Amino acid sequence: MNETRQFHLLAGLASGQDVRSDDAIYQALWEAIVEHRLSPGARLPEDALSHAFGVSRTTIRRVLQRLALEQLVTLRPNRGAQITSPTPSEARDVFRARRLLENALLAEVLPRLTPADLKALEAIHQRETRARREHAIRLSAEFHSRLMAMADSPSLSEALSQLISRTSLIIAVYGRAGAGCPCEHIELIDLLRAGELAPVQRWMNEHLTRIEASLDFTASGEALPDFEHLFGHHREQSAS
Amino acid sequence: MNETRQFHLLAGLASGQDVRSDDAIYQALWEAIVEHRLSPGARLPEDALSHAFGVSRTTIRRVLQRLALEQLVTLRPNRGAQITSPTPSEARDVFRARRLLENALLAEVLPRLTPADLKALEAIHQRETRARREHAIRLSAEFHSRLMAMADSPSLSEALSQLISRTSLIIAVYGRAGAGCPCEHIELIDLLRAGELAPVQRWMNEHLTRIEASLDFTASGEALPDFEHLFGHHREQSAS
DNA sequence: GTCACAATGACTGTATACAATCTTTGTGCC
DNA sequence: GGCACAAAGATTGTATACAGTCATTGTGAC
Repeated sequence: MNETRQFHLLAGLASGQDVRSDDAIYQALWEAIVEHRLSPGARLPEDALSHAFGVSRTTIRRVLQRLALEQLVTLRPNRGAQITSPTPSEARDVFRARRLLENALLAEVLPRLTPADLKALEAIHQRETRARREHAIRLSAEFHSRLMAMADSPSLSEALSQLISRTSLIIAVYGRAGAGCPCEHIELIDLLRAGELAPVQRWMNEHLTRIEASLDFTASGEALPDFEHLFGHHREQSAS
Repeated sequence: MNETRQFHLLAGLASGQDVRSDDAIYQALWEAIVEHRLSPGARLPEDALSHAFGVSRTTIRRVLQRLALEQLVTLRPNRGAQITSPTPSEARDVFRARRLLENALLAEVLPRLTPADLKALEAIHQRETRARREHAIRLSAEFHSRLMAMADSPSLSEALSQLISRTSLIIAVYGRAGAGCPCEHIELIDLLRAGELAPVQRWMNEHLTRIEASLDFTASGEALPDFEHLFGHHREQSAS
């Protein structure tokens, strides 16, 4: 537990580089990002964070670097950190990578799946359906992570967990309102129980493709709000 | 080029979190690790490194954290950094993950492969056969990375590059002298040129399995040199 | 009114100082 | 001689200071 290789939070067995307060801060930021309480493009000034968490900039900096390595945060020299705003091509890459990885992992998961595993997935699904929107997003991520962790391959679980977190960012930027359907996962649980690989893989492919298809890449990922569009009518009022 | 998401060195397109001196230091350490000039278990005191590179501990610390996130370095609280010494189960995990990932990626690589790509692979192979042992190790890593980068999936290339670097650590700990056979890759190039997926995948599976099979996990990965065994005879001499 | 340019302020980049912790070495007792 | 305990040294953990850079705002000329 106090061992010290770095693991991703979703990958379970979490243990940051130290057991110090880094992890708490990392987790707080991670959840805020994944639950869309911090939107892509949002700036993360070190001073503000260090004050908020009651630690020095040194510690904040370390956490930000970790988030940057996981592509959740973007660091630009002399311009600080902000929540990553994935480009359309990055978004497509993440979905393609997920389809590849999750399909490959399902073949490993299925033979290892125990009744207890299925129970755990059902429990997450239960919470998922009950939770409010923000938490549902995080729980959906947790569902996929836990499922794939059952392949018992820490290194691939870690890689996939990062892709799953990034998916949350992608949805924050390009997702449309009526997109998320948290109730879908129950179908997968039934297919897993049946134990046939091909249908499970087909379902997963379609599941991910469906989410990707629901995205709207025409939205320009502007950093600044479009004041011209928001307050343009004030000009008319003043002019008249 | 001055954009700022974090990428792994092998994954190409390298651009550290900044374009500052971090990258040079990171690369120097990375190469020293992959080329076995720094052995697993070797300690990496911040003071010594900061002096060697002519920067402050702050910078060294950042680089070490990055290496730790990639599992090349292990950080233990209050006990500093050392080159990661993979456990046997971690080693097996890395090989399993590589088989899975590389097989999945080959299916993406093959249809995209251009004559120029094949030329690039041949060039690496040429250097591989000519190079001395240390460089051959790095070039072998580069060969796999470059090949898999042709799948045109940055996120998966990144994940795989980390697995490939870790493989180098595993070989450093558990590899036996007459194991590496750098000339094998030419076979793969021929198969790639033929363009049939199944034989390529079978070859890759066997290639990785062969390397894994050549490892000797009975060796105890001791941190300290075994002085008892090295200098035990001195005791006898003194006693007599 | 628009543009170019300068000044201001906010923030990051790096180094350094001090406190905390661990490892090693040294001492005394059994 | 072996063990427990204490002191010294070395190394890391954290905070802070100062310099450097960028973004913004303000001023003036055209």
